[in-house]
Parts: sequence; C-alpha cells; structure tokens
Amino acid sequence: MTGFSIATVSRALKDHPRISQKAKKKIFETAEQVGYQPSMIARGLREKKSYLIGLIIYDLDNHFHAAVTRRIIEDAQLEGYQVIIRSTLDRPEGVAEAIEDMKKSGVDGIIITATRLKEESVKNLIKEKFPVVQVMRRLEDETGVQIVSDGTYGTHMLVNHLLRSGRRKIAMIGGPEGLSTSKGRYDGYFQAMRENDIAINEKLVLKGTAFSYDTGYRLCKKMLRQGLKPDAIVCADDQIAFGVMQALDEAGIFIPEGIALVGFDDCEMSSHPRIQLTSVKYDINQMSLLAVRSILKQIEGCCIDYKLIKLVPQLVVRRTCGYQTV
Amino acid sequence: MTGFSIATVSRALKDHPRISQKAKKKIFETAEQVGYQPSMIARGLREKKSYLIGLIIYDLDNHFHAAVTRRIIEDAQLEGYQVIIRSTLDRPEGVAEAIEDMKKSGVDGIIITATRLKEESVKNLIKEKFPVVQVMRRLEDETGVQIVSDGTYGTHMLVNHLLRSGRRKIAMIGGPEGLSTSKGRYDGYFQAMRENDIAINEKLVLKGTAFSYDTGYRLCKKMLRQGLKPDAIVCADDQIAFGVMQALDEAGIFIPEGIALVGFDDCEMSSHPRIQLTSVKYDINQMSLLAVRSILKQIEGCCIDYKLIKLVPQLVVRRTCGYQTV
DNA sequence: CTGAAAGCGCTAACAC
DNA sequence: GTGTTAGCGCTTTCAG
Repeated sequence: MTGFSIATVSRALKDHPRISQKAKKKIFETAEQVGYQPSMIARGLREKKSYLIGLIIYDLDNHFHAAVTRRIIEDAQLEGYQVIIRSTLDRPEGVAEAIEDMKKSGVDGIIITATRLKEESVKNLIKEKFPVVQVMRRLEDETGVQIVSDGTYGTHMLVNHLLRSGRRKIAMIGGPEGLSTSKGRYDGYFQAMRENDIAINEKLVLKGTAFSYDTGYRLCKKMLRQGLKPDAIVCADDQIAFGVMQALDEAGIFIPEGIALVGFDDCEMSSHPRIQLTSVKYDINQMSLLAVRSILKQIEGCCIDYKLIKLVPQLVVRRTCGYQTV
Repeated sequence: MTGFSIATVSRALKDHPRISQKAKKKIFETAEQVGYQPSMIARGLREKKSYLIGLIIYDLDNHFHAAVTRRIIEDAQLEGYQVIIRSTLDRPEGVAEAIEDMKKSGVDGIIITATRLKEESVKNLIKEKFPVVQVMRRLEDETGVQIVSDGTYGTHMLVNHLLRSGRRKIAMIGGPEGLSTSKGRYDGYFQAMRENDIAINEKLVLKGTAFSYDTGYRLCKKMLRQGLKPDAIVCADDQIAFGVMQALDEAGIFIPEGIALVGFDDCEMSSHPRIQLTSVKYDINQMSLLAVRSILKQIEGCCIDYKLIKLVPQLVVRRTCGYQTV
C-alpha cells in the first residue's frame, strides 16, 4: 500500500478507464521501486485463466519436431502466454497423462503434436469444448482443429519422382503404426505405386518403431540381411533416412547409383553436401502460427472454427534420389 | 460434496493421518466418478508452491541444446513437476524477460541453460535465494549452483590431439562472446597452443555469432576468401563444424587431408559415416539429473549446496581429425 | 475423526 | 475516482 487502496492499485496496473493520472503515475513508480510482480496464479484463480498453454510433443531428439516446438514456443511467447511442455516419447499413456497434468496446472489450452489416430483423451478434450489444436499428427476423425502437412501428397510426389527416374523396386521404411503421419505417408506410397501399375512387394514395406535415426539404421540392415535389394527406399522422415544412409554406406551400396533414397520433412542436415537428401518440405512457421492463433482464438473468443488445414509440401530434389544421374 | 465437508475431502485426498478409512474410500470413489481434478493453481495460491519449474534455454534448433532440454523435461516430469519453457535465442534481454515472466507465473525454481557471463538477472535471483541452477553455461562468478562441462579441458584435448597429428596452423571458430562455453573453449585452445609453443595467429581465431550451422558456414567461407589456409579448424560445437564442413566441401578442400576438423558436444549426426566428426562428449543424462535434483533440493529442502560441477568430457576420435591418416 | 472458518493475491461489482 | 467487500478453490488451524 502506497497511500491508495488495494483496489485502486489493481485498477491502475490494469489501465482501468476510471482512474486519475496522478494516482496511476504514483502507483507505477512505487511498483517499480518495490519490484512488484503481479501473481499470475492469484489472477488465474480469480479469472479462471492462467495465461499458460500446454504443448504436448513427441520427442525433442527428432530435429523436425524440435524445430516445430521452437516455433510454437516463440509464437506463444509473443502473445504473452507461457508454455508448459511435455514429451511423450510415444508411450501409450503419454498423451493422456500429459493432458491430465496440464489440466491440473490450469492451462488455458493445449497444442498437441503427439496425437495418435485413436486418442480417447484428445477426443474427450474436444468433446468438452476445451481449447485444443492438433498439429502435425491428427485424430482419425476430422474433429477439432487439425493443422497438418499433406503427407499423402508429399509421399506421392516422392514416389512418382523415383518412378520417373526409372526406379521400380521401391521400398518404404515407414513410421510407427497408429499415427496419422505414418498412415498418410504409407497411403501416398501405395497410391503412387498403384497408379503406375507397379506390383507392391509387401516385404519391401517395413514398419518403424519410431521416427529416429536408429530405426532407419536397423530396418535397413535387416532388409539387406534378408537379401532384399530394392532400387530405392522411401523413408517416413529425414531422420530415418539418415540412419538408412548409414546402413547403406556401411554395406558399400552407392546412393543413388545402387539404391536411391528419399526422406520427408527436409531438416537442416539434409541439404549438407555430404548428405544431399531429397525430401519434401513445408512451412513450419506457418504451421506454428496457425496453431497458436487457433488456440488463442479458442481461448479468448471461445469460438471454434472446426477445421482441417493441410499444408501442401514441396518437393526438394537433391542427389540421393538419383535424378541428376538419369 | 458427497455428504462430507469440504475439509474432509481435502484431507482424504491428501492422505491425512486423522481420517477414517470409509470416508477416505467413499471420497476417492466419488472423486473418480466425477472426474475431480485438484486445481494446482488454487493449491499454489494457498501453499505458495506451483509444482512448476521454469526452463530457460538458448535454442531448440541446436541439436545438443534440444537433447539437453529433452532430458531435463523428462527428469522434472518424473518428479511430478511441470516445466515452463522459454527460449532466448541469445537476445540480450531474453533471460531477464524470461525470468520475470516465470516469476509471475509462480514457478518454484528456474533452470537456465542460456546464462551469459554477466547476467544481472540471474545474479539477482541467486542473491534473493530464489532456487536456480545454471546448466551448461554459467556466470562469471562462481555463484549459485553451476553444472557445466569442462570446455577448457575438452578443447585442450582436441587441440593437443591435432598437434600430435602434426597440425600446426590450427584455426578456431568459436562461439559468441559473453558465454562461459565460448570462453572455456577459447581458453582451452590458447592454453594448448601456448603449452606447445605454437605462435597464435589472431586471424585464425574467429568469433561466431551463434552456435549454428550457418555461423560455421559463413565464417569458414570468409576465412577461405581471405586466403587463410589453416591445416586444422577447431569449432566451438558440432553444429558449427557441420557448417564448416559444408564450406570446405564446396571449396573442394579434403577433410582431413587438406584441413582437419573437430567439433564439440558429439551430436547424433557426428557419428554418421559421411560426417565422422571428431568431437568431445559428456554425459547429458547425468547433467540433467544433477540439475533437476539440485533444483528440487533447493525448492523442497530450502538448502543450497553452492557448488560448481564440471563434467569431464571425453575425446571421440573419428575421421575428420585425420588421426588415422597420420 | 470431522466441520467451520480464515486467508493465500487478485478482480469486479457495488457503494460512496 | 476511489474504497469496501466478496469470492475464486484450496489448505489448515482450531473447535467440537
């Protein structure tokens, strides 16, 4: 207290219309001196608003997910929101746990980049009109706000490109089951193959257990060990492709001469001259911005534009797909 | 209310000693049914505790920082704490802003991996006995809890290794000024050179503006453009080294035959057969665990073991340093 | 063992 | 314009 009542102080700090300029000035000065910090937590209790948003991600060790996470944190930060983060590492119960803890912490909304196709916890959240947006991965049903890349289209482009370069025995090392990203990319592969009347060899379609370097390495090694010899490998993401590249390099198979290789997401390292991975990219900044805007709109406007936004990816042709050599 | 008073419910849920088993049972059952979630924010207001810890990082686009961030989030999560995250991108005001916002949000403690040598905001935090731990980067003064890698020792090892391999004109592409990590690595370089009576060519010591791919690429190009021809380049981190590698590759300079190259941090991609970057690694898991334990001890025990822990890095020799070819 | 009541820091409705 | 007051959801004395 600086002579004024506690209410006046609150009004001054919140820029209330009915407040005298001198009072306001004096209060601001003293606040500065004392180093007064309004407690968001008390304000939250009162206003039922915490200025916190929850962000549930898959894994920061994945470069692409890390990049998306960074953008979302930055964008939210610019809007005056703090971000509470949880990573699930795709543990079955991960998302549900994270949601529960975040609700306890009183977040105003939740952005999820770790959704699985069947995720009851997310469905419930949407059902009870809790602000939530799915980014990258989405639920099976077109429910809630979903901002994703068109993985089917992207993979379709990649496979078509390989086919045009004369490849026929195209293998796929995909992502874990139960994810919209994995599914979309498998779909794109099958679709492109079918459209071009290429018989699909089931043995050449491998399911990964994670979007990771290690997955790519192990599955590629396994494929080679089984004596399978595709002339191209499509990977569900760049990190898997890096691992595949290691396995091929170690096996003495030249890329792209022996086997062509393509990824998905277009990470920073993919353009490195020693890697030169053909991939597919889309606008992370836009994705993040749309996500943050949507969550704020839901939080503040209480209105939900139920919608599915598919960002169109763009083919980035580099050496590994062998285009230049054909 | 389930027949019992609000106080009894509170006691039941908190496992109070003086409570009848039947009451407890009944309350738990009804809580389950209603899907009751205790509001951390109300509890926080009352107990002056939020079960939130703040994490201030530099940039998730840096693979190493992303990896450390991941571990810290996981470890905190396991201890029942939620993590509020902010990235500063090394903006001058970044840390101070982040600290202010986090205090407003009522975090119980703050872990910082983005500290600069002179960071008044962090010093103040420590002075007022707010729980805080510095990870990776630290303040100039040995104040507060500091858990870092011994960058001087690590770089010393790297440079010594290059010298033993016969290199003499060793360049350094370092990190931004004002960071303990940058400083430690410069120190290690100078120390090793001096100990071996190698004259230091100031032109071969370049200061980066960030720990990034781009920095390495630009500075290396600049160095080559100036007609400088070192026989080895020491980089302040692996990501810088990746950029340097791109510049050298583009310039048609063989690594390590023409110029040897070493990094720091040992990222996943550094072991890739096409990269094979010699680097220095240390235990991220341990670093994270120590950080989380320390912050919890400070929060819960209210006691601070003021201390500086330097994790000893380990040399990882690969192709780029040219050891095998000597 | 359980209930009533105070209070954490803040905001908003209502007086003055 | 400013002060008073109630109450957000919870924990915790203090009585019973």
